[in-house]
Amino acid sequence: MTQDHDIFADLQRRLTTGEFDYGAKLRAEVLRKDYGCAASTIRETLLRLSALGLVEFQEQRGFRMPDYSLEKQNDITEMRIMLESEGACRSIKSGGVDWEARLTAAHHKLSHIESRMGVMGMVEDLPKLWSEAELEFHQTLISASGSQTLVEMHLMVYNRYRQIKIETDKALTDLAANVQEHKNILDAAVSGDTELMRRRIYEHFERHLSDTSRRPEMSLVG
Amino acid sequence: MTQDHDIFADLQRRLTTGEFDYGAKLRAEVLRKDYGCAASTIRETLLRLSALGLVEFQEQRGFRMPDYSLEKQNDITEMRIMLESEGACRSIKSGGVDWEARLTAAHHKLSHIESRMGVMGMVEDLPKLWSEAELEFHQTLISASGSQTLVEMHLMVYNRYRQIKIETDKALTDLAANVQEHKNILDAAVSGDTELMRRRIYEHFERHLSDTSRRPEMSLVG
DNA sequence: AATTTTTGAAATTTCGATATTTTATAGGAT
DNA sequence: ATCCTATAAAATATCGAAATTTCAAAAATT
Repeated sequence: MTQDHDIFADLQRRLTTGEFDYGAKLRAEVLRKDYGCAASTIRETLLRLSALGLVEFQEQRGFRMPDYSLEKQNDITEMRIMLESEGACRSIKSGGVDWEARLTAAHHKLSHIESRMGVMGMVEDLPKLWSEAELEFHQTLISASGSQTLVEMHLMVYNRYRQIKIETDKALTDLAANVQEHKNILDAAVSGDTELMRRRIYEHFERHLSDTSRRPEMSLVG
Repeated sequence: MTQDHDIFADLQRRLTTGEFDYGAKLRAEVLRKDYGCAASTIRETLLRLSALGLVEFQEQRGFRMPDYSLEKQNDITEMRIMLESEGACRSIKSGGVDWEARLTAAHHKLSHIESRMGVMGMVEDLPKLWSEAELEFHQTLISASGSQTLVEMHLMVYNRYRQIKIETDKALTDLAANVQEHKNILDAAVSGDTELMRRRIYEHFERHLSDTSRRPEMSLVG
């Protein structure tokens, strides 16, 4: 495994767990000390992370952690609603039993971790496990959409969402609601009702939208 | 201006004008000779282009021009329809006269170039001018959507669309239809009718979808 | 004959140093 | 005092070479 691979993974984690302040400069010369490598190796990693939107790159003025704003949070949340609704509805239409089975499995894993979190809190490597399982659930949701591009765009938006919702995620508020919402989404998938699915996805994100934000009402795939 | 900046722009052009075969390997060591720079400078540029999806990067196995497939073309086209419809409808809702004016201006430029193309063919720097004007028109269309993320995603998809539709674009077939479609989109914008806008955008792309492809029917913003 | 292992060339990644550009500060002019 | 200019320090971009990994062809094994 390449050095860059590990650094990439670790920096991605740090960028989505609040280790850097919003807007903070990310200097290759500084970060290299954390990994014992050359500054140009870090530079390359940062360039790759900026492809995901986790790092902002500007010519001749280096790299930064993106800054936070409420508008941005709304924007990213709306985009997630749009992409996941679209992807989930397409999946319902063409996914079949295989997709339902995979989604059920992903939900089972996630659900198991979420209930342990309820009991034990954010101890050990639960945050990491939860993080992986939550991503997998949402990715599985749209995985039968038949659109590679949609899946890619979703991953980018998902990462940005994680990055901008760091604070709220750390607090364990809404855990119970969250668990129920994931269950509701799974149920909608099994029911095959696309309109229900859209509602359930909207409800999952609703509380992260401020009220100036628009609500997506209709579907793209009928 | 940095060296990388120019190389970036030039390689972007080459990647969207058919200079490389689909799936062709892009070797830094080879490309560096075209620009008289070090291989690592090219590497950096390719990394940045892969952020746009114009280059595929795989760890330890370098860079490639993406391959072509009909499914991919459909996928990318559908995604453009989705993002542009959504963006244009949001723009209608919150753009106002200012947006309409900017769109009219962008259309005027594009229209002027398109009619010159009809007369003179793809001579001089007409392809470059058309390319710029067409992008600007479509970007203006969604520019009042209020969503930075949507605009960014759209740019990525737009670039990929250009890359995968190289052949058809070179041929000047459908020029007349294209001109009319842009006009129709402008009219829909001015009319303020979001459903009309969706239809017009769909019609603009319809002929680039094979019939296995799904048609987006409903709107996300009411 | 088919499969696995070795091996060397080619390609990719990493490095540390140098060149260029930006940013901050101080000095000088209006 | 405000604005412009020069200069030094810091940060970024570029380089070419060295280290590592992949790829494919030849050799060895089953």
